[in-house]
Amino acid sequence: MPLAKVRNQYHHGDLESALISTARKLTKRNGFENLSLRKVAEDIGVSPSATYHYFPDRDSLLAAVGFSLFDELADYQEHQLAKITGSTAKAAKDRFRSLGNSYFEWAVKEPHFFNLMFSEYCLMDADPDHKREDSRPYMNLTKCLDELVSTGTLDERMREHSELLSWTVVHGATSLIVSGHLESDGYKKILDDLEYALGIRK
Amino acid sequence: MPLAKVRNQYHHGDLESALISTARKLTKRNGFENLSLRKVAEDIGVSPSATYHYFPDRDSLLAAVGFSLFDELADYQEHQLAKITGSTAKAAKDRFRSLGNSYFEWAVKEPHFFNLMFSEYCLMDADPDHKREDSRPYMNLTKCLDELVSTGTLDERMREHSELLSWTVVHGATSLIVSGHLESDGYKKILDDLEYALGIRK
DNA sequence: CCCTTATCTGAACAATGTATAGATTTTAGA
DNA sequence: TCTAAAATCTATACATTGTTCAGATAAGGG
Repeated sequence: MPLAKVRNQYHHGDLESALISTARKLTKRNGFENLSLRKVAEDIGVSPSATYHYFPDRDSLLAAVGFSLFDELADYQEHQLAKITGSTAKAAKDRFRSLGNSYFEWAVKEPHFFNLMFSEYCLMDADPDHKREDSRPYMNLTKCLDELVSTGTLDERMREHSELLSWTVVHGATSLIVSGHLESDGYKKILDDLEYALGIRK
Repeated sequence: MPLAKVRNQYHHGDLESALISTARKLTKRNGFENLSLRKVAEDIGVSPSATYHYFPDRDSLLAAVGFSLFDELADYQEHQLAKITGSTAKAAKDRFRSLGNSYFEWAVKEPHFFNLMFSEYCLMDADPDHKREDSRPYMNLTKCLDELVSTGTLDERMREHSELLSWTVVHGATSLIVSGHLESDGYKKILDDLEYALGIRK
């Protein structure tokens, strides 16, 4: 059984994944607003209309690319988190900070990806397979907050208030900075402010 | 002196403001991503190329529309704020809540406007005339926080942490809800969480 | 009244998403 | 293995878009 069929004169062999990976490449470079179906097809060496056998339109190709990016973000976050070991209060605090930082860093590194993920193309409720609470980035947050509580760093009564708050602060600040509506150097202070308000003292 | 010149066969009379208001109308209806220069011109009854005498391209027309919207948002906020009078602690608390609510309500009422305002077309730092700190919505926030402090509702030490925090929470939550990435009924809880974390008790 | 300047039109161009008909290859059944 | 059906891809076409540019039309100043 051939893992990847060879490119024939006529049949590509694995056009669907080629479409996604090429769309990913061009989105990374030029942003999803400027992604051209024809350029994707041309880059692969296939006619424009060939794409319509795998995606009904440009939007659903962008959706396929976008939804796959949540795992890339989570991978980056977990790679950063793994650098901090131990179950002390300090380790839990460091992980919380790392989580907020990695979200921001990844978005700054891949602004076009970040924009696509939170665009109209990647609506969670449109696809029941994707729910925010079940997404790995959000699960990383809840786990991190639980660790803060169990190490006595975060007040138990604050726990229920901290989840959506942290999520919206980190996402809101990141989003504003990536889009150019907030100075980039303000991010550290915002994380400081958040920890201060949550009662996580240094 | 004629306030508004009458439309001639050939010369429109006040094409620049007609362009802005028509672009505003179509953006409100279809979103800025779908704003067509040609449709704007057609709606006014002018040729497509006429627009290029007032705006070098589609982007700068969108920018003109977008920047004007910050005042509309502020107008709405201040209209809501004006309903709450007095300088008691309760009044200050109510105004803070009203400020967060009005931001959200306006965005939900005009999602396409909200998206345009925080798009790449309306970058504050691109135009030195527009700075976030000087924008009326942000000034409403700082004033409101100062009132909370002066009525003893917000701890003085928390004041410096509350500004960017409130801003990013309210904007982040609003942005996520408007774009469909967060359930709409989560907003009230987020404001509750914010007040709790800031130490503003009921 | 003429001539300069501002304003607008008409036609054109390249790029885009997408639909449809038909060509080519693969695959399954006899 | 042969053949018919299904899967896959191409060619062509169409409407729409932003934008450019040469030229037409009107307004205003001397």
